Amino acid sequence: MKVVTRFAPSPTGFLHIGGVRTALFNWLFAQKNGGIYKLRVEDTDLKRSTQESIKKIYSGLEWLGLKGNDEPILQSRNIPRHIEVVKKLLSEGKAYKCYCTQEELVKMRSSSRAAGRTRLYDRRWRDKEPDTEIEENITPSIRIKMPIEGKTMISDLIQGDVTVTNDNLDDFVILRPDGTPTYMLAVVVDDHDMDITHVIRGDDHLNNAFRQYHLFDACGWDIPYFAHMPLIHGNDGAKLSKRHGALGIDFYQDLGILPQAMQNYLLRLGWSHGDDEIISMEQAVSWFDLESVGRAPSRFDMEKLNNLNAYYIKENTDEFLVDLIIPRIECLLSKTLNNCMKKRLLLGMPSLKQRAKNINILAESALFYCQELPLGFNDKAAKFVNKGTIKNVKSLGKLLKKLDIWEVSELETSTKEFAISNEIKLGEIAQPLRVALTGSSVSPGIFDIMHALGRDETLSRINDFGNQ
RNA sequence: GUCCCCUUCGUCUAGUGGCCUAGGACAACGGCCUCUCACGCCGUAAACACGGGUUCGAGUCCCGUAGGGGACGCCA
Repeated sequence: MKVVTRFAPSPTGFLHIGGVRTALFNWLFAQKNGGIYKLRVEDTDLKRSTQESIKKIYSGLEWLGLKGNDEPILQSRNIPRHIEVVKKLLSEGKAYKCYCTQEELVKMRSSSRAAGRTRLYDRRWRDKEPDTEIEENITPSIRIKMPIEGKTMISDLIQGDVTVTNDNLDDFVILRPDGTPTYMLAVVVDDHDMDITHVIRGDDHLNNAFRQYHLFDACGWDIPYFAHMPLIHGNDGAKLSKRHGALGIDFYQDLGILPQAMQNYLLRLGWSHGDDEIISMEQAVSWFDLESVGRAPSRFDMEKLNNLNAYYIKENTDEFLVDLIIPRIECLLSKTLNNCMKKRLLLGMPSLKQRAKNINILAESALFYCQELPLGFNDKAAKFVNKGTIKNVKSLGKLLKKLDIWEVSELETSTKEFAISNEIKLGEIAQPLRVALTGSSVSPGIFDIMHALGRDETLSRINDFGNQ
């Protein structure tokens, strides 16, 4: 059997973390089994689906390499086919017309609920034809006949065997009075037509699986394997909502989270391979399995994502990171960077990247390499500016000016010798120098900075120290 | 309310009846390193929801209770 999985988001909002993880697991499962992963946009809710949403889904998935190889399928294109299936079901007596009004349904639901039933529709039109003129003038919806007796069991690949008594299953609507198919019908038809073998999705769909099971059956089609993965919750344990973390995936992209970090984080959220934490996509493909997906919901933890991101920042090449921060710096400084500045960034990157947990912070911490004199400084830095420190920094400058070789070790040796001969601690010259060089009291090591900045710029900055 | 699912450190998790005086990771705390901040390294604290069984033996199996989540649309 050729494995075929799919990710089927609805374009009615943003693509959030939970959706991305579902996509990731589908992709991984397909890769692992030498199968195919498909993307289907469920845009049948014409009122709520937006073009912008579709675009965001595409760009978010693309960012993480989860867009799939085939052209995405738009569910709305298949509506004629959905209707055809409904007609067939109707002609075979497996579905029927329901002439209920909205008011009737509302009443029915509240009374059923009051009576403590899960099934809310009373099947009143299951074996009935309209017999009054008023009823005949109502355009009916089409409902599917669910079995009345017995039980249904689904052998879910994550949840295990789950059984429900059929009396709890509603005869749900498959075609609206306006002739549009409902989600429940469209999913089943499309999953069949797309040859989907494994339906991997959030467990908010677990209940739907029973309904879909019988719809597949009524159509005479094979039932795919189901795998329902637990949902991701917010930091407070409640459902992921806009209030806490259910932001669009583009938010994390803008923040400067690396795709590798996001993939690794999401992979480990709900899935594990022993004690392994750092897992490349390549390894994930060979290790991934549905058996190791946990059954309990998990909470989204920004701290852990940050930690992973910091790790992958350190892993990436300096060139790659410089390319990422250039546009951000240009935006912050409202100017175009020249080659000299870009060169400083590249030289400074090894020490810069040890300190950043996301690309935005990395860009901010690199700002001083691209600023021109005079450098302003903040309150904390200002504490290191006084007559004594200015004098010290300037005399160090004179000493450094004589250096033939402008390398980290030479700079360090000279500076340390300067401290010794002036009978001060290294820190007493290092901090003021840092301020002179960066305008800040916090930065990478000063020798790395002087090296990256280059002789001329270093000496200019020292020379300018105290002139502000 | 009804149906379904879940329950190991604060968080993500390892654990498939004896290897568990419960392991790892993030976060927290302490230390080392040190020119600041980080990184790195070392260490500390921190959990089997509760109650019954089954068994020579239970985090692991069964039942119940409590708590949490999801679903109950002519939304997807």
